[in-house]
Amino acid sequence: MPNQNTPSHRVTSFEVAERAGVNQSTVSRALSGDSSITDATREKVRRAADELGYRVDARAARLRSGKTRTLAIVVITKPDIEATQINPFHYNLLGSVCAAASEKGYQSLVSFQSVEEQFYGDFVETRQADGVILIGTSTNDAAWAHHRALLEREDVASWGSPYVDHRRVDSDNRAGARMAVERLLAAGHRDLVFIGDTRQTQPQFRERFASFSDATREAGIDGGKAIFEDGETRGQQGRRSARTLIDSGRGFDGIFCSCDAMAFGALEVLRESGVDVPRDVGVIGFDGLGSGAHSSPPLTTVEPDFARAGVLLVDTALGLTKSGERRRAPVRLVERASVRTAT
Amino acid sequence: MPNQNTPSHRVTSFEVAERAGVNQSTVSRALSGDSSITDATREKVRRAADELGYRVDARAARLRSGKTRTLAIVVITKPDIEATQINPFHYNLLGSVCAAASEKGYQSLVSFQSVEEQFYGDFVETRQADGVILIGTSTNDAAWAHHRALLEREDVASWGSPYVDHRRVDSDNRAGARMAVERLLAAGHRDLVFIGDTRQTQPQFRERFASFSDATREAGIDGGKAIFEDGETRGQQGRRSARTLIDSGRGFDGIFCSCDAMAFGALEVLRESGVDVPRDVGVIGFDGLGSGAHSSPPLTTVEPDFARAGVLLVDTALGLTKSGERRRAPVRLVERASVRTAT
DNA sequence: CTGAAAGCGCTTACAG
DNA sequence: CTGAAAGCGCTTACAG
Repeated sequence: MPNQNTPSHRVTSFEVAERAGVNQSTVSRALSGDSSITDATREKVRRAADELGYRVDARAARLRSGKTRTLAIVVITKPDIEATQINPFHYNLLGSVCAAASEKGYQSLVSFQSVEEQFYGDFVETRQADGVILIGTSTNDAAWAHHRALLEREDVASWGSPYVDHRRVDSDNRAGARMAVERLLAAGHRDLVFIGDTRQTQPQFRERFASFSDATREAGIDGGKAIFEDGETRGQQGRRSARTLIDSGRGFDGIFCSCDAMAFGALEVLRESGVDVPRDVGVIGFDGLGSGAHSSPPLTTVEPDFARAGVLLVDTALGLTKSGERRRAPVRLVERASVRTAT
Repeated sequence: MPNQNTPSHRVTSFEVAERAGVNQSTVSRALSGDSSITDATREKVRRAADELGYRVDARAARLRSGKTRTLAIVVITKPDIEATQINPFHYNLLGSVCAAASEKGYQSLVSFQSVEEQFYGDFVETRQADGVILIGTSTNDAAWAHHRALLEREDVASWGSPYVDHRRVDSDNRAGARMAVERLLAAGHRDLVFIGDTRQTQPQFRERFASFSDATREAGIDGGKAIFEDGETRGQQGRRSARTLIDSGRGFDGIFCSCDAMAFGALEVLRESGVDVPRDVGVIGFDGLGSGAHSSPPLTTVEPDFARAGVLLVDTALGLTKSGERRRAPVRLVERASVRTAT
């Protein structure tokens, strides 16, 4: 049972050394697992440390060793929103990154950044981390602009960045869009529409649209232009886009949404307009949000392999990836109820 | 423009001192904002630092100053689940805690812990943090058991812990349950049922049930016993509980669910059983999950003030709360569509 | 296999 | 207002 000593006094390795009858450097070696230390000595040191309630001071150890064993994770959010309004996708990614970092023996220093005063990315320079990972909404231009220089660095990885292509990690957007189109075709749908934000700054959505266009063209179908109406939230964008689509008079029986959050909004408008999903129209989203299981109807979606995404992000920030390695998390189709059974 | 010098060389405060023509201690004071330094000196030092691309080494600064300015946040999850399966409530809380910590000038060291090998709470002992905050699922007994001793400490705060009452932060469960009952009554419902996990280890759900019972009794209604069936996930528990309720033959026209995740499951079963929500039965959840906006029907729920919850957790871990202060985040009713308009 | 010494890069009394 | 010195608590060559 650890003896806590005087609570106000921090016991150092010198005191452990004294009690164990060894040199302070031996304490350090014994406790850090140095293989040159004999079992007997290590045991003696361990006991002394336990009795004194000694723990290595991580700050001192890291200063001396020059390592941090920490990864900084920056989650970019929109200004003025509550934690409940953050797209669950970013939380899922955050969880996956923390898990992957932990798996590699790294700690995660997390910060949510939305406004100027919070923008901070100098974790490596100030020796707080060995690398930084940027994730979050691609709609906060100021935040990404602030971190733009960072994105070029070898010890930085990002997801959702509107810039840079070579160090950006992402879902396999092309494969995902193709899966969606194929699933819609299999259900007998032919008039397919893409709803999503393909503005210049959104590489991932542009990739999804490009692949959607390719896949429809190959099937002898005209997928047409992407439908998108701006709005405060992805949900509102989905609602407005679906409304525009309906009002346009353009015939459609299948929708591929660039992300689940927009799909939820679209689903609402479709229902309000008396369109039966999946009978009249099939809808497929992208992101694999867990809440899609409870939407009305439950949303069929393209889900990235989050665990793999976390590993890709961590490996990239740590410089562990082979050059030329593809930074795309594989995707799979999660079948729920927004597309009718294949005919 | 910062001159990066030789990339492999880390520039120290000594070099900045030399270039600025001052003592190294003056560099430290100037850069840390010490008020005794004149503006002219500070400016001179700043310029030299910028030119050399100098940044203070946080490890050294913290070691010397004895501070960490860091809070450790432990998120307890269930073993063997993906990041997408974690209850969004915990993510929302995590985001709120990080925001509150940042607001107070603290960094957040985050770890997700689900299995034995990951259990670690010695952040203060190893001088990695000034306090620790434990949140996450209350269903991982092994994790909470491991951290049990921690929970008694002054520098530790928790949410969702099955143990200890005095330092546990939580929603104002009693007020929330009362709001739910009153809303159900206002819609004209009289046969109210509580669905939720009231087993010994879940203080928050027991509080919600106790208050539900009080409020129904005061209204001259017999709220009866809590309905609960176990299951792998909250969603499955909600499904099974709703099924049991229906099969029991007990008449009901209003349901208060102990958490949104269970309410989603219940909603599904109700729909499958041809029960119309909100016409035949009103349903209210607890937690304020954002995805409730897309459920079928959208879920009326009791939402805690997340921002306040984050502040309470941080203040508690930092010892900033006045003794005797109530650690309950205020709640409000988010009106959606699972309860009909008040009559 | 272990000891003695140096030093990581800062902050902070202590002087003046 | 600034300088000179000490020292936070470790890790790691360098010896033997």
